[in-house]
This record gives sequence, structure tokens and C-alpha cells, in this order.
Amino acid sequence: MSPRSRDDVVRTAGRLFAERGYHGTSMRDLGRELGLLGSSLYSHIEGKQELLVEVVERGAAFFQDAAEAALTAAAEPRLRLRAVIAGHVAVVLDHRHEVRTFLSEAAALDAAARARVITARDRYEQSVRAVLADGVRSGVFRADLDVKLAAIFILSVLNSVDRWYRDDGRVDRKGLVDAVFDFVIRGVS
Amino acid sequence: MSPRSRDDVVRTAGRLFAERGYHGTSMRDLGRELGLLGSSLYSHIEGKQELLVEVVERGAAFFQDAAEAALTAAAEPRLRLRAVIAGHVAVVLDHRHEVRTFLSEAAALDAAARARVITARDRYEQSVRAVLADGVRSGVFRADLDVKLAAIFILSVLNSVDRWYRDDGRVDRKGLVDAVFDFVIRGVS
DNA sequence: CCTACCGATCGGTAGG
DNA sequence: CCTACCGATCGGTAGG
Repeated sequence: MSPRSRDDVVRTAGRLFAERGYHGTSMRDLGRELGLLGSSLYSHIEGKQELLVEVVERGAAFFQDAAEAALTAAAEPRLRLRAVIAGHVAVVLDHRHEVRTFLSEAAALDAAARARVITARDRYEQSVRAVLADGVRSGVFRADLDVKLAAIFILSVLNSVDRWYRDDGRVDRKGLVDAVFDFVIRGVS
Repeated sequence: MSPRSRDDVVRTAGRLFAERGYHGTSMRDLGRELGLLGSSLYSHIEGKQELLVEVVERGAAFFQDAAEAALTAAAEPRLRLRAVIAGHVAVVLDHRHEVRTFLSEAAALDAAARARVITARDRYEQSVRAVLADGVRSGVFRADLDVKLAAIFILSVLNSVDRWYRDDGRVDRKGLVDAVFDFVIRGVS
């Protein structure tokens, strides 16, 4: 057993937080998963809360990066919307643990970190709204679209993907993106 | 302070489980909320897990009842779909704590209760699929609709409502139901 | 990264 | 529903 890196610790913490929740995971649980004692974790980190903050901020960063990439990848509103959907699905499925912790464990964060998470989510939601508003302005999406509600509905579908999607299931990732896009585009067109 | 009923205990437990999670709620927290000591709770219940099981099963029952009511309220597929959406929104907003616990704390249940919850969710999802499949059969919904995926997308939107909806917000409950129905009906028509 | 440990808190019980 | 507890486990520290 080679020595564990700080990154190993944070990644494994993310998995356990996603599976059992922050309060359902003890430092001894985490140590056991890594092949060491709970007390040994404190040579890598200062405290349990620090682990949660780092996992959640990794989740937030994945979304931030994906949004920037999607928004520069295309200019036409429908293509942009598809890029956002594809990026979101990729983030959710490539980083399930960090994303699930980011989406579900914010209540366990200390006030300062929780405020940052909420800000990050708001910013991301704004970029989805911007794509929709842009499409309404250019006449690609319907003029009476409620942009705020539509953004919430789209994000609800996307954020739930990790709750049911299986890579070995009937639908592959591209098929999933197609299905979400198809469903959503009818709602906004 | 009048004596607390078992129902008071279960309802307050539901609120705390929804707000802080099962593992984030101690029996002393729950006692404090009810104006008594943690140890006094054991005259009402046998254990902490029993509280979780009961909260979750109340959540499941609300959905079950709503599904039955919606399916008998209308026969035409679009009206049925609207009734399902309206019923679901009402359950989510009228029983936020039980619903949030039902949706988010299944992992904290013992194996037997968790299996029952999963069965209840599957049955409910089946009734949503049945409405969609019925609409496809009668030609009201599009023939190439992926009923399984559509049901998941619709439920994703509905189950997320309690995460963002405020009764004092811009949209009232009927407006919310209209918006969800409008969004969804375009996706299936 | 382990040994050896700390005070605090956990779910829960006996007896009234 | 409280008093008075129980053993187990919690996050975390000192010292090596």
C-alpha cells in the first residue's frame, strides 16, 4: 500500500459523502476506505469540514468550466442550448460523487462555504437563462417563454440524471443528450 | 406545554430530517424542538429508525393517494397528465418535509424499508408511464415518444419543485402547474 | 502514518 | 416525561 495523497483523500471523501451524506460518514469510515486510521487523515487535512468544502468546490468548478466551454463553443441559441445540455450531462456522469455532494450536501457546509456554493449555482443558472433569453431575443425560441421557469425545469432534468442513468443501460450518453435536448427544445420553441 | 402526541413527534422528526438529514438530526435535537429531553421520546417510539420509516411511508402514501385520485379524475390523456402534475405539485408543496425525506433519505433506511420505498417509487412511476403510453396509443401524444425517458424527465421536474418554489413568489400554484404542464405537453405532443 | 488518548455527543435503558 | 445513567462512537490532538 503506497502512501495516500491528499487528492486520494478528497476523492474518497467525495464518494462517501455522495453515498452516505456528510453526517453519515465518519473519519474512521473514510480512513478504513483508504486503508488507514481515522486519526491518520489529519496529516493530510485540518478537519472534516475542509474535506466537504473541497469536494463541493470541485463540483462547482466542473460546472463553471463546462458552462464557459459550452457558451464559447457555439453562437446559435439552439446549438448553445445543446452544448450546455451536453456539458452538463458530461459533468454529472464524469464526476458523480462531487456533483451529488455539491447538489445535496450544501446544508452541511459552514455558512461561508454555503454562501459561495449558492453563488456558484446562481451564476450557472444565469448562464442557462442567458442562452434562453438570447434565443427569445433572436426569435429562435418562443416569445412568451418564461425564461426563469424554463431554466429551472431544464436544470431539474439535468441535475436528476445521476439518480437514474446507468452507463450499461438502454440509452447511451449521446442518446441521453439527444433525448433531453429534444424534450427541452419542444418546450422552448 | 401540553403533552406531545406521537403524531407531533413524527411530524417534527420529518421537518428535521428534511432540513438536516437523518444522520444530521440527533434525538436530543428532536427533543429540544418538542420541548422535552431526547430520552423522553422513547415513550412515544421504539427507536430513531422507526421515526424515519414512518416519515418516509407517510410521504409514499401521499403520492400513492394522489396518483389514484388523478387517474380516476379524468380519462382523456392530456387531462390525466394535467391531473397527475397538479396532484404531484400539491403533494410536494403540502407535505414538503415528508416528501423531501422520502426523496432524499432512502439511503438511511434499513434494507427492508428501503426496498418498500423503492417499490413505491416504481409503482408511482409506472402510473405516470401508463398515462403517457395511453396517450401514445390513442394518438394524442406523438408515436415516437420514449415513454420511459419522458416519465423520468417529468418526475425530475416535479420532484425538484420543493427546492425552489416559494408560495410568496412570482408564480402561484396554479401558475406553476400550468407552466409545468405547458412545458411537458410540448415535449410529448 | 500509528499509538494512545481526549472530551463531547450519540442512541438508548431502568426506574420512577 | 424526567433523573440518572450506559457503552459506543464521534472529531480531533500530542508525540513519535
